[in-house]
Formats: sequence, C-alpha cells, structure tokens
Amino acid sequence: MDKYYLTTAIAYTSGTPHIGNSYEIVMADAVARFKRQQGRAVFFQTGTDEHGQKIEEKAAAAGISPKEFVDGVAKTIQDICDSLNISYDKFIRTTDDYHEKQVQKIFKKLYEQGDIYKGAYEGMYCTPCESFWTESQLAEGKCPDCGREVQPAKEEAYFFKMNKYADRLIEHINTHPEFIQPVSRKNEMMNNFLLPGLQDLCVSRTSFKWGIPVDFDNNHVVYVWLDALTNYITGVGYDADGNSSEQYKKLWPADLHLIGKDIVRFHTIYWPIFLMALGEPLPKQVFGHPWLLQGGEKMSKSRGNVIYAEDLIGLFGVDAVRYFVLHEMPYDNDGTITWDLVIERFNSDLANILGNLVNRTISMSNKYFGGIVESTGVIEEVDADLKAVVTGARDKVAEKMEALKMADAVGEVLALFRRCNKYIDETEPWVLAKDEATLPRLKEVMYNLTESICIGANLLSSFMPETSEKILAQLNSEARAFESLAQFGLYENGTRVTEKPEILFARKDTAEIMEKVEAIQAAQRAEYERENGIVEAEEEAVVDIPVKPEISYEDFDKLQFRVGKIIKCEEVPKSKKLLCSQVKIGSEVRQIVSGIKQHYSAEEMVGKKVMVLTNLKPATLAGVLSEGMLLCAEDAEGNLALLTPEKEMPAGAEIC
RNA sequence: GGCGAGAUGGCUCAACUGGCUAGAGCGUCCGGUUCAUACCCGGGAGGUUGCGAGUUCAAGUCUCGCUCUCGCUACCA
Repeated sequence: MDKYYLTTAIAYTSGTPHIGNSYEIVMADAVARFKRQQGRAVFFQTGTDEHGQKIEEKAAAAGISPKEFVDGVAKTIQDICDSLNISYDKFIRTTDDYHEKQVQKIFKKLYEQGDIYKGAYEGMYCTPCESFWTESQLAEGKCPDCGREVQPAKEEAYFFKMNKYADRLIEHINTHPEFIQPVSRKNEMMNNFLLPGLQDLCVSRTSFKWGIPVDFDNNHVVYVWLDALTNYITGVGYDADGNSSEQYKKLWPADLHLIGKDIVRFHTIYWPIFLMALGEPLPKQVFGHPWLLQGGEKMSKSRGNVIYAEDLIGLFGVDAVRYFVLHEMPYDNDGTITWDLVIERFNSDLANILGNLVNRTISMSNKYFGGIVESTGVIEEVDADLKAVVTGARDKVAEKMEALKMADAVGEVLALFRRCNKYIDETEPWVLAKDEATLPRLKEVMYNLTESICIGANLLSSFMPETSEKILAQLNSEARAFESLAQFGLYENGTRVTEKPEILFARKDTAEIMEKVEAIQAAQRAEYERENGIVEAEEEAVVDIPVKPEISYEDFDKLQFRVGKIIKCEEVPKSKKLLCSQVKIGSEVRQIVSGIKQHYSAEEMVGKKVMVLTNLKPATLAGVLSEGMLLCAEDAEGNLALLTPEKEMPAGAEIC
C-alpha cells in the first residue's frame, strides 16, 4: 500500500494554544483521514516541543520542575487534540527518551563529520526568543523580534556550517517547485536568506539547563530547533548509527510537513540542511498555512478576545468547529474568525442545509413508507442531474484535497447536499404522496435522496467524522470504500431508516450565544488580570520587564543625562522608523537620530525639551550620524513617550 | 529601504497557461412551496474587477507607473 506520512509542527509547551493554533491540527487531520479513505497507508504524527529557557523560567515561576510543567501542558494539548477528534497515529514529546537519545547521537554525528564545530558567541541575548543579537541588530537596545530586554552574554557554543549545503538547497528548491507552498513563502526564503548567503547557525546553549545535553560536552544543551525538527524522523524510528527501524525506512521522507507560516524558515532552510548533513532525503512538501485572525486582529488575552477550541466546542460541538476552521481558511491569505461568522456558518450551512436535509428526508421516509427505503426503478429525467452531481463529487473533493484547498474541498461536499434540497423541490414528494398511482415514483425519489445523502455523508467523514457517522447510523448504513463513492445505487434496498431522526445541528440564537461569549470573555480578562497580578481597584495598567543586574554608583556616574531642546527635526530618508533631530544642549547643538517616527511626527518634536543621554558613543544609523540618545518610556504595546522635565528647565541642565 | 503577496458587488471568497453577458455563499428584496430545524426552491437588485496608461482580435488575468494593505527582511543609540 502506498504510504503517506504527514506531520504537524509540534506545539511549544509554554502555554495553552488557541483556535488559531488548532487550525493546523484540524487541517492535518482532514488530510490524514482523506488519504486513509483513499486507501493510503497513512502515518500522522503530531506532538509537543518541550525544551528551552522559556519553559525553564515558566516552571520556576510556577514553583515546579520543568518536567512537571511540560507534563501538564502536554496533557492539555493532547486533550485539545482528542477533543477535536484528531486521528493522529503518534504523539511525540521531545522529552521522550528515544528522542533525546537520538538528538544526542545526531549532534555527535554532525560534530564528528565536521558540520558542527566549536566556537564562541558573544552578544546580547533575548531569553524569550532564545536568540543572540549583535549590538547593531538591537532595537533601541532591545530584542528586534519581540522588543523585550536583552542581556549581554558570551558563550562558548557549537555552530553548524550552513553555507556548506546552501547551493544544494537552492538547487533543490528550484528544481522542486512543490517543495515550499504556497509560493509566496518560497520567494521570501530565497530572497531573504538563501541568496544573500547563510550564516552559520549556533546550535547549542549554555545559558540554561532545560534541554537535551550535548553528551560529549555537558555544559551545553542542544539548540531547541535542532531538537524540535528532528522529531519528524526520531518519531518514526530514525537511528543516527544506521540502525533505523523498518517503519522509518518505509515512511521517510515525509510526504507533507504542515506548519504555520511563521516557521517556514526553519522547515525549509535549517531542516533540509540538517537532513542533507545526515544524508537523508528531504521531505516532499512543506506547506506554510496562513493564520486565523479574530476579526483581523491578533488574539490576545488582555483584550479578552482569544478564542479557544474548548469554548467553541462547548458552544457548537466538535464537528461545527472543524467545519468552520476548514471552511473559513483560505489558501494563502490569513482567514477571519468572529463569533458572528461562526454562528452564521453554523446556522446556514450546518443547521439549514445539511441537518435539515437529513431530517426532512428521514421524516418523509417514515411518514410515507414506514421508514423503508426502496428503489422501484421508476426513473424520471430530473434524476439524471442529481446522480451526476452526487457521483461526480468524489473526484472533485479529491482534486481539491490534492491541492490542499481545504475550503474548496469541504465546499464541494456541501454542494452535494444543496443539490439534494433542490431535488426535493423538483420532485415534490408531498404531491406524489397524495396519489396511489405515483407511490412507486415516490419510493424511487426517496431512495435517490437517501442514497445521495449516504454518499455525501461518506465524503464528509474526513472533515466531520462524527456527523458522518451519525448520518449513516440514522440511515442504517455504513461507511463505503472510496472506490465505490462514485457509484450510485449501493444503498441496500429495503433498509429501514431510523424512526426518530435526531437533530444534527440545532439552530443557534445569536443573542443567546453572544451572551455566553460575553461571559467567556469576561472570565478571560479576569484570568489575565489575576495572572498578571493586576488588582481590580487599580485601573491603570503596569508593565513588568526583566530586572537588570545591580550596578554600582560608579557605573551610574559614568552616564551623563541633560535636558535638550529640539530645535529642528526631520525624517531620515529611506527609513521607516527614524527621525533626525537637532538638539540644543547648553550652547552646543547635537544631531540625534531616534527610532520614534511611528510615535512622533517631525513637526511635533520641535520645541520639546527632552531627556538626553549625552555621552553615548556616536553611531551612524541609516547613514546619518547620531550623537546621543533621546530617552523614552515604553509600555507593553511598544508605545513610546519622551521624557520631559516636569517644570520649565533650560536646555543643557544636568539630570542627576 | 530591499524582496514578495494582495487590492474583485454590503460581507467572506472564486475565476487553469489572457477567451463567451466576471462566478459562489451569506445578507437584502420579490415570488413559490410545506416533507422538514420559521426550513427549502426559484428569481431580482447590487461590481467601470484600487487608480492611470499600454500590448492584443480579446485583459480581473500580461507590461509600465501610481495609491493603499499585508508578509518577510534591514535600519532602530
């Protein structure tokens, strides 16, 4: 049997993922189920990424060991998977012992063959991002990725020779257009990283302990990405010593890595290069899916607008949630999720078109024929189109699935059900029921409907497995082989359908749902406030940042701050963030460049008296000389406010 | 600033290598129907496909310029 190995990214266990993260696993599950239905020997792996400094710190804050911490989160994540009815074959955790062992072996192997070498890393380190930055890369002395504080750090470290494999990778990408999907992502990788030339990647850390130790050099732990990415091979039995399992030999290379667009870089540059170094073939395809955004905004707990899978499932049920994320997600642009949209989709597609169709059909069978469904062969012209649509659906769905166009695929199934509703209108069963002479025709109509719904339910099984089963159960039928889904008339003659059809999707009242949503959001904000130690009485927000090491008075005394008056200010050309100010300090005028264009216009800067660090070493920014630094306060959102003296003070006054 | 993607009726999105009066769904309006979860079916209105040129027998689709949005990336004293 033709194998199909697909994976999702493994979830980082630093917190509970929201529905935006859950999209990926639902999509992967739909693909896995569909391939299985098509007869492929599917292996579907997902899991959790459990190492790193961030987790070490979160655990410390919670007063438990890192392992205890990740055990808890991994459990939550696995529960979410299960509640979404995810049919994974393997749930790997990077703290699993076989994984850790292999990562050590892989590291050693790469070191021994010279791809990894020992060097030293010096620079500023951002803990949450686990990234080193050079001074010049910093954003106002902060991490350019997340904007948080960085600490100076120097470590002995191991580096991977990326460039050694760059040409081969470029060649591979160029000759395999399907490798990176969608194409816009491929362009980004080529233009921003590969073509300008890769830098050697630091693949070890000494600044924290919660990682897989480098076994021949105990001060070091393996870089999280090298640790995480290799899950795709260790999970199926890869062995760096050449004793890989039969399963590995059968499954690798993976057919599809399904990941978020934010980590395309790791999967299409670092990962292939690691594999090349190991002498293993590259995965066939990496698909960087877009995000699901809450009404165009990012989800955040403080706004109380995070939508969790759990809440959605509670309100609408698993399959409705699955349907929604699959239906609403476009191919390469970000999708939108709002409560209104979910309710609308639920009512119109699931309750009205699908649920009601099943319900009315079964009701009629019971009403007219005591639930017995029978083909009488009294065919009419209108039947042909129904049958054509129904039997043609399978291949249409398959085609869309092949291209990973989830929304279109699920749309094809819905189109089948729409066609059934139309068929009822065309044949008017209630009219046929009035005349004894047309009863055979009525039987045929009911049979056609039942059979159509059966095929539709079969095609639905990848997307909405529970609903698919429920429908088939109500029709007293069973799942069919994929091959026969393009064939009409396999519903067994004389079958009795259920007497009392259960409502599949009860219509939701918008006001009622929104009331519950309000409650959920209020609870979320309350939880956020509790977690962040915000007292209810305190209206004002506060900002907490990592505390820097204590300094001596002498250290402080080295700095000189003075009041400066901005007498002229203009935008720095070719720059998004920079303003260039002429600042009067005493009788001197200095030129200072600041990254505050997004917060202050050049005009409003003029005339302000501001706090200036005057003895900072001059530097050139975007080609413009800057002799000092304007001091600003920054809130959690990154908004800046210049510091000005609280009473009128002359330009040049010392701040001490 | 560099690179890339996108801009289509009120909303969410389609339209393969340029080819018939630019399509769906939702919403809206009108009509039909009653088996069913106030549901279903049909029909109408609604788009100079961001703006301006050009190539072509033919352009949403190709070329150039402009505006705006987004992504990646650089700069961020």
